[in-house]
Amino acid sequence: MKENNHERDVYAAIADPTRRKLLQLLAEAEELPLKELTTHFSMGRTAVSKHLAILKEARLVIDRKVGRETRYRLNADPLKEVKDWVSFYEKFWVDRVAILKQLLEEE
Amino acid sequence: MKENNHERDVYAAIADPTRRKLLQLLAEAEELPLKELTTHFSMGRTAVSKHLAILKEARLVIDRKVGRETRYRLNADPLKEVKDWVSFYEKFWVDRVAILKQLLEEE
DNA sequence: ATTATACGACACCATTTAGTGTCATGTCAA
DNA sequence: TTGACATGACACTAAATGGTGTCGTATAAT
Repeated sequence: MKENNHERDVYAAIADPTRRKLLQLLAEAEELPLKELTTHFSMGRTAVSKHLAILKEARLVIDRKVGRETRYRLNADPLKEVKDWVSFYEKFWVDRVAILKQLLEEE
Repeated sequence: MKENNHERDVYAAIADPTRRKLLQLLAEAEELPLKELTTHFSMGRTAVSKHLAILKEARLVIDRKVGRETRYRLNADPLKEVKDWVSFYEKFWVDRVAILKQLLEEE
């Protein structure tokens, strides 16, 4: 039995600007076929299809066949992991309000 | 005049698990030299140094020379961009509370 | 002064990535 | 039924990535 064990790291999936643009297009349009998505890029259909396959392996995209076309839709859930990860670093961000406060206290 | 125009995409910088671990180590320790950082990995010093260079190009890390060692520290600020980007997709997350509510209404 | 340490810069290599074009298949239209 | 269309699968290629070892140099220790 062939299992779908091709998990893929969500961080690697969003590292590519083409893939981030794909996610954005799908966020705007609910569901889009490959042909339509391809029109927004300067690369060929096959390349876009591969990027979508990578997004699919990261579960960021869900596809379903409708007639002769494959329609893609966004699944943003895996981005929760990124959100959690990056949130940890918020406490290290330069807090400009705190800096300003400190400057005033130094008066 | 040679400019430091080697900007690097923060998304690509955090795509690698080694680099994410480096960020974590620096979050825990304030400032660490390359030698010390290397002990936490199974790869050689040169490889770790390269990863740090990539983090530096993404401004996620700041280095300064102290004697014969180079000490690295975290700069989490560029992660704000990631935070903003991912926040946009929050509205697409499956809201389990809403689903539960809908299920109850279907009763 | 000599030796050991920490590092950056290189040259090098294997693997992965991101793109291409082509072909076979399934579906819709005439 | 014939033909156009949409796609996946595949073979191929150039470039980027992630690692190695070596060498030169600056600093620290003896």
